[in-house]
Amino acid sequence: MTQTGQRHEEAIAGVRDFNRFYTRFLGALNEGLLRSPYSLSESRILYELGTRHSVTASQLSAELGMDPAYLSRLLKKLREADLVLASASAEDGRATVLSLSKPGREAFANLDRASHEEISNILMPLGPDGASTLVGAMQRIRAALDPSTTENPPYVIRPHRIGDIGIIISRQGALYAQEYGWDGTFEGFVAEIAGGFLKSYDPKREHCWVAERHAEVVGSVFLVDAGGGTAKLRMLWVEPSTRGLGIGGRLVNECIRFARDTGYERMTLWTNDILVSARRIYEKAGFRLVAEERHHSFGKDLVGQNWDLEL
Amino acid sequence: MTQTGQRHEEAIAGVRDFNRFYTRFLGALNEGLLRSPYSLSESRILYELGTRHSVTASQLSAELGMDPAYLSRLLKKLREADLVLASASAEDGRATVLSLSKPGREAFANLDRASHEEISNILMPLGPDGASTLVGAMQRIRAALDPSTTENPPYVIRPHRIGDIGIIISRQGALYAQEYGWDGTFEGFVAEIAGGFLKSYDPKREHCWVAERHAEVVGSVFLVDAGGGTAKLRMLWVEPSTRGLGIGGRLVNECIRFARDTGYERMTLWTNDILVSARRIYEKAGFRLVAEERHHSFGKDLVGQNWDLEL
DNA sequence: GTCATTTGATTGACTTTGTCAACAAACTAT
DNA sequence: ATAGTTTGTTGACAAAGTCAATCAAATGAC
Repeated sequence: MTQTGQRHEEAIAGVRDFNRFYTRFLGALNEGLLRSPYSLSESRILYELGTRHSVTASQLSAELGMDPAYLSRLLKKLREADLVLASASAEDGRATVLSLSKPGREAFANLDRASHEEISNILMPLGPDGASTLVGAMQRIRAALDPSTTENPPYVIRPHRIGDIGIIISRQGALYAQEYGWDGTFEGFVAEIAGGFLKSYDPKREHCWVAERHAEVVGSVFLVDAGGGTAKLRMLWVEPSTRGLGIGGRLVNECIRFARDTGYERMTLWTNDILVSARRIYEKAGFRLVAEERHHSFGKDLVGQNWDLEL
Repeated sequence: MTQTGQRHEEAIAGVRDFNRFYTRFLGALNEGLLRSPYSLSESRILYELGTRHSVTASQLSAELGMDPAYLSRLLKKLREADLVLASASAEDGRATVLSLSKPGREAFANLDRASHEEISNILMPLGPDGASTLVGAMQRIRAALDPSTTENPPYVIRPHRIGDIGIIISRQGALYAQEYGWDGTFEGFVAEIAGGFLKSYDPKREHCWVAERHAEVVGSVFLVDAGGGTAKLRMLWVEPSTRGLGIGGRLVNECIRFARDTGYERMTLWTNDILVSARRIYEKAGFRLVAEERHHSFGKDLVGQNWDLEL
């Protein structure tokens, strides 16, 4: 078998394994829900009605993947229990618009609270970090299996936290090795600079921003004081898998804004000519190329560039 | 609301969202399975019997979370269809040992193949990388929700590769912050040392070892030349979740062996008295405490220690 | 050894859940 | 106007699952 074939087989086994595991997990969760007086299907209906504004029976049936006949009977039962209100639709005489009555909303709130609490109890022992890795992993699964719903995936730009810097070093080292063949000294170079930054940066005049998506660090940039009213932008990096979302531009803009607010008069940065996508970001932000020089670093012959921006 | 409270709420919402999504996803998968002549429950029984060697009805009922009465009826049906064989248990006269007959194994193979193909079709469009991120995310979820299944998988000690150093920095920074409350300068300290090492280490006389488990870096140590025939062991670290496997001892032993082979006359290391588990490893390896001094670093008052070992 | 208790498997009697076909009323397209 | 859809409903069933009772074998206390 080919090596990719091998990996494919392992992936299939992994997914099947997870599916069996998660089937049991969801089963256990639903058992908790069964302590409520409503059946699973009824709960799902209540949930759907509780979170959407107005739905018709046919929409419900489509969205819950439920048989219309069965749904009709369940709705009848819920109407008789005064939990659900049905009114004829204005646009379509056949359709009935469904909504929750006051006691229905109460029932929904109870269900919602119970479910919320159940999940909360599961997350508690994981701690905040464990919980966010968990949720990040879930988002990644969803993004993989259902690309349509996550077309506009959110990311946040935030200040760095403990542990971020190492990730930034690792990813940059691996990335430039893979894309441009730079050797291990590049990772060392980044580590030394970033380490020096951490040890002695001035929070009022210097800063590191991190882009995070799905609980993963996917980009970063540093702004340091170069003296003489000049701020230096360093080590801009965006994970290739997230390119095209404008993360690089956002990071650079954060830098510029911070530099302006802090009172710097100009910004400067050093990069290499082969980093084309970074170059475009700098141009767009208003930077001008002011000097180039050849150098040999990280096992390659490179052309370094200095870019400036008057603030 | 507090900031952690906020994050907790978001995590809960994320998990609930994922659960709704995955319920639908699993439902869709099971529909594919329903094209087989067996019901979902029957399929689950066949699957369980097909993958395990011998099971009793009560074990099955416990593992599948199925009512014994219902299971009994399903088994009767499967026995009548000649798919399942039942024989009295040798140890327990009440229990019946279940297994698949020849046609039963065939039926299982068909089910298995169908499920395999279904997953394969889902993974295909993701490509090998997409598939392995997916499976990785699933494993992380499982590890978070079901820590018991963490068996005792082997680890390997190997030289560092590009990207490892950043991970080492990140994990150490996060770990010492969490366990001892050290501030961000510690991550910077580690980054600077590790970065300097990468930039200019002599591969013949200096080395970094990494412990890897589950394709994850879980420990590391550096050995550097301190001059005058002395080798310095630096930054020993083992991920707490893997403690007790002897990884720390293995790493230190690698260092000692390398130092001997390289012709160093003695080894030295610097650590802090609060790192008790590291201290035990050094003692066991033959190191002697030679000096202690108080210092203020990483936001804490600490007691530094020097340990020596004659080779 | 005996006797009460527990455990494994089964059965009868039942409820809940879900499916299928048929149908009327309302809508759409021509 | 009319043929064809769509929406919601009902009857008739089938499948899935539950609960209490039962029996036989095993276990534990004495």
